Amino acid sequence: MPTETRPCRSECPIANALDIVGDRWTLVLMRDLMFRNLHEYKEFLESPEGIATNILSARLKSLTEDGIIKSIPHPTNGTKKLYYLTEKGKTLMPLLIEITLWGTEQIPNSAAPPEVISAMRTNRELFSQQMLEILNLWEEEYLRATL
Amino acid sequence: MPTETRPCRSECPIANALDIVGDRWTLVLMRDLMFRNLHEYKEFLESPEGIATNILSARLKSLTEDGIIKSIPHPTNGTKKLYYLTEKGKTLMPLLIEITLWGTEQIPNSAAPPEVISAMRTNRELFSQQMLEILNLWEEEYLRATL
DNA sequence: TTACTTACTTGCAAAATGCAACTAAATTTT
DNA sequence: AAAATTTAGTTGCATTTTGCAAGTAAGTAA
Repeated sequence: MPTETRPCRSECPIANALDIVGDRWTLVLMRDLMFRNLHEYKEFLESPEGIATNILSARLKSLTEDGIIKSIPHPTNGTKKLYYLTEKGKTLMPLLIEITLWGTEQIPNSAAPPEVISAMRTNRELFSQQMLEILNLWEEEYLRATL
Repeated sequence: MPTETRPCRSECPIANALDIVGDRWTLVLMRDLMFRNLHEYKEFLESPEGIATNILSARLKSLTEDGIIKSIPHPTNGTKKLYYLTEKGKTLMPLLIEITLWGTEQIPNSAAPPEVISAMRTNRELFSQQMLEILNLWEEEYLRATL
């Protein structure tokens, strides 16, 4: 997982990608940001997987350093921060879709909204575009609601 | 990553998938099996990322337990084993394609054969099908060559 | 002013990783 | 047939990462 200075294991795009997202928690956070409209530290903590506070803190930090997410101060509550995907972070959408489909199809106890899975499977590219549009709407709504 | 008894963090397909492939090494091994036609312990060791022997051994074991790969005795050399993807393992192809494209597009020093990347990007589904066919040819060739 | 919430950090035990050395079985060389 | 080599691991050990509980500092609410 993400360390201070990344040694660069090879020029392989897969190995390089895994140095950013290759651990058990990073893509779970991406899921919360992409599909669950979560933006606050506490919300991530409350996700069913139960990430520990130190791991969450470390991941938010390294993902910020890698340009995948960014944080802004909460507009009305100075104790809070709001975390958002950057444009670079949003480019992970197709990867999240693939891993969701793989988990759903290959791991027995996996459960996800059938209509979402169905839409993903029918047309990944279309689903990705639509989800990114929804993401933009969510961002505006969330900020408006929190003002 | 893969532990003896997996506690099941949630029903989320993403979290479940990450309990199998969510570490820095598993998908590097998948790359060697899917795109580089490697089948032997020693060949994996020689990949440029430099996996340690104990990690390789542990991953081969847990991937076998998870039904992603299988091993057969080498047909002419009793000291060797040959590792192959199972049908379940081959279903990871679309995920490998996505992560390859993401790494190539988003991580500066990543390098991969441009014609491969181009073919992937043009039509992921077609590339996947063709790659799986090549995989079948490779399997036959490899076995024939080693006899 | 006191209590509470939020976003962390710290301490510590357990697990995973990385490296080097070792081993057991099969194969090749002499 | 004995010795050396190759292969696929295992073991030991230091370092790093994870996971849990507790603590903290700043801002907010009562």
